[in-house]
Amino acid sequence: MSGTIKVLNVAEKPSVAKSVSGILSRNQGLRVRDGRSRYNRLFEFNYSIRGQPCHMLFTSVTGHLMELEFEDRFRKWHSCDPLDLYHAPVRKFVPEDKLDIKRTLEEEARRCQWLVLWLDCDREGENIAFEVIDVCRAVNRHLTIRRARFSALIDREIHHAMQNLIDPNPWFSDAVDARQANLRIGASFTRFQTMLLRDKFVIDSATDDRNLVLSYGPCQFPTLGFVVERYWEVQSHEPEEFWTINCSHRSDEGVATFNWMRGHLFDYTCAVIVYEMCVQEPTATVTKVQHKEKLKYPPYPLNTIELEKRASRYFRMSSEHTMKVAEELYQSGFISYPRTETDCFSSRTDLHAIVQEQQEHPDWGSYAQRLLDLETGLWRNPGSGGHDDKAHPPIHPTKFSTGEHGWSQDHRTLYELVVRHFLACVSQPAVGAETTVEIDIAGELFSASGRVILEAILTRLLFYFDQRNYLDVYRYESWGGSMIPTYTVGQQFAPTSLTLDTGVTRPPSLLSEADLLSCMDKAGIGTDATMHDHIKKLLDRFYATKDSNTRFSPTNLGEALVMGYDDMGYELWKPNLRSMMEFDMKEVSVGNKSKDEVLATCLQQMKACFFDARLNKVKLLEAMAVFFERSNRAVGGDNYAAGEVVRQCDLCQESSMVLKKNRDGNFMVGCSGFPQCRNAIWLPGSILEAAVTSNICSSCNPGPVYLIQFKFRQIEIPPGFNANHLGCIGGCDDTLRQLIEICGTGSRMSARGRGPTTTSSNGQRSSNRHNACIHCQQTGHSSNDCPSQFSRSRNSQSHTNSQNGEPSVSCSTCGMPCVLRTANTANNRGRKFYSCPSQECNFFIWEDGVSNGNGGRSIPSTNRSAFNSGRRGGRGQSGHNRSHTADTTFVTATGDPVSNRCYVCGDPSHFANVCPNRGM
DNA sequence: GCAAGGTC
Repeated sequence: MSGTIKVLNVAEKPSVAKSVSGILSRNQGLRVRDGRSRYNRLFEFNYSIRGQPCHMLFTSVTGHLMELEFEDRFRKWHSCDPLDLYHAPVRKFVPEDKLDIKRTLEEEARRCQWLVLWLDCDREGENIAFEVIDVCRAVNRHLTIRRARFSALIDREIHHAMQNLIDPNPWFSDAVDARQANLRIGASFTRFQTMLLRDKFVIDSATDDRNLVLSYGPCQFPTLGFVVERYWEVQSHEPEEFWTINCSHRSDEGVATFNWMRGHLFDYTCAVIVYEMCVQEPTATVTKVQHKEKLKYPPYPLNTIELEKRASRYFRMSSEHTMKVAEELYQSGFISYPRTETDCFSSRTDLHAIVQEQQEHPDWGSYAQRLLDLETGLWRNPGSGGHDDKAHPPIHPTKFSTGEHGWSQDHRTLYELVVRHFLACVSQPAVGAETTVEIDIAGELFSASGRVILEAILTRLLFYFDQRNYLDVYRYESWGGSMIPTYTVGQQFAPTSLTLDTGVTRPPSLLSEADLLSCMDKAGIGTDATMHDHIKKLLDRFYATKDSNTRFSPTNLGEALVMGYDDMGYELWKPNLRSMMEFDMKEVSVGNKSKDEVLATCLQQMKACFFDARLNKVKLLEAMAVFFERSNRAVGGDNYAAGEVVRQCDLCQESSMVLKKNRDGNFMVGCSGFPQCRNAIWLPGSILEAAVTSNICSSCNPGPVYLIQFKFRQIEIPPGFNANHLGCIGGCDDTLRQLIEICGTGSRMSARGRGPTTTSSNGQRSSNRHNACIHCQQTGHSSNDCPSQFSRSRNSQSHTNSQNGEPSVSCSTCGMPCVLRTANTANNRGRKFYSCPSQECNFFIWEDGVSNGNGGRSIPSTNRSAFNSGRRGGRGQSGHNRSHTADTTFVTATGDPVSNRCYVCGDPSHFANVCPNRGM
């Protein structure tokens, strides 16, 4: 065909490709063939765009064509520090199950001159459009690329869109790309909290704790937050007793219950006084009778959230199940597209035709007929809920059915809801007459409301009042209220009962599924298509449970996580983060901000937040400890999770240098890129505690280099050094350098649990790991090096300072002042001793031993690591075994790389910090 | 093994 151009058209889903092809071709000469993907068929027809003859190929994708993932090096949980995920490279790729669609697009794009994008006209649709563009342009660089803008699948709109093609909008697409922050935030927090907590506690859940994933996400966590917050409100509610006066009156016409217009009083004495007044003068006088018309309006047209809420409320169906059933009804053509925000019908929708289809139904057919009969006056154009996603109409029936073979009860129930809801929408509101009666008893006012049977009103106003209208078809709702007898102003009667009743204030209810959906909708958490997924995720992750009444409670796990972050002072479990992101995405979509700018700001903030949360991880641990027993499972490989970033690695320039504590309690700062990068700084073995702070060193470059708060074992550092030290590993810190030189470092050998290895100057190693010390019975050091002896010989003065004649004794392990206690054992009853108040240290020393100058010692303990691990690397005993460090690049405390030999004496068997020749 | 968002 000369002069004919080939146009490839792509829709977001197969149904749209089919509809648009049908409309454009007017079903003339429409040919259908299969593509490589079984769901996405191809339609072919001829069409003319502004006089240009075109051969049209129409196919579809199924939502997003591409997914986002980290590059290989960052995908494994232990491959990097989670903090690295804030800047780790990510890639977009077409997953396995979408490759068939991609191949079809490539094949067809090669043969075409034009590409016309018919994706949904929202931000996601625009983003998918650019995914399609990427795939097609890669195989055909000369494609002319255009966008069709349409908001409904009706002839006029579709032809108009085809004749008025526009350019794709990169801002819309960019706004969606900015969402990659979710992956980074989600993955970093998920890895962090999973690796931090999973193995440390016995988390009682239906799954094996070892496989548990404690996920975090900007949507799922605030959803959990709503559940926990309400639960806390319920928990913290303190019932308060109140008193109220109730009055009832029975007549021939029935019973009226009058409520005290004061409501209730919390003061019993006051209530009794008022009640006594009423009882003493109990005649009731009617002071006011008011008849009012009351309208009850039908609901707005149905969108996804309303469908989910109503199915939950009326049938206790979960939102996730509702969407599954709705999807099936949609797939088989009985209802319209179920994922829509729209709750108003377009003026172009033929509402009558939809009603007509339902006329034959045995249950609601007669109502449909009444609606179409203009004389009944039942018809009313539907109201608007004010939402329009410009892509889909409200959910409505698209095909008549009295129930199909293969439908479950839930299919019937949901189809019925969609039909009845639609019929209700196009109906008049229910109209009723409500009467309010007020009475006076001894000066106190009471009132009753309800509908009255009043001859005169019935005769005069029957035409207007008490018409059920839409309630006749919408059987899920009713009028409520009761009938009350007729009263006239001035009438007097004696109450049938007049009682002083007590009650207590009640807490709010736990959130129902409908409540939860409302909270999410209001806060902008998730979309109509994903909200049910976030709710389901809470259940799948064992963060929350749902009772038979569809009420949600947090599990211990869910509550502990929220509590942990709450204790940190972060609102990570509140919807603010998501709202901020949504705001920024809007800014990108209108061109006020660039994607890169928004991403950079968001990630910078969240990275700082993550960094801070990790510094405060103890809050999470404490919160977990409230609910769960500590686990004795070996904690393996979570050092990265618990590790804290000190600076960027200056060796590989890619990963972070992280403060780590090995199983023996020794600290080091190592590259998170290990084993690819082996940059490491070994810290003094005398460190009891170390934590990275948010303070940044003002002199070390390249920055930032975060300062570390060290706490040394006083006993293991020379006099004149402070046990508490805010240090820098960037090279500026002389104190730290001196301590490393004097005390040595935590050895790698001991980190592997082999016990300390000493390296002599001639390079021969000797191990003392099997020999128990004669002083303290501990292994890990020789008797000559026993810290208890060390303590006595060197620190007796500084640790037993006399104050006011009373000796003060410090713990040899942690340095804290000891408490004087009295022994009560058979051998030593009445004998005084000092012991460390910390339960971590088992240090004790007899009082008479102090005055004798005898050093303290720790009580031998098999499960306490403070003693064993604390000593192993201490005081320059340990060295580095060459055979294990040949592939390791060491750096000194200054951060400078060290060659694999001692720079003092040149001996390759040890490093300068343990050099026996130092100072010679 | 991590998110949220499309859709089948």
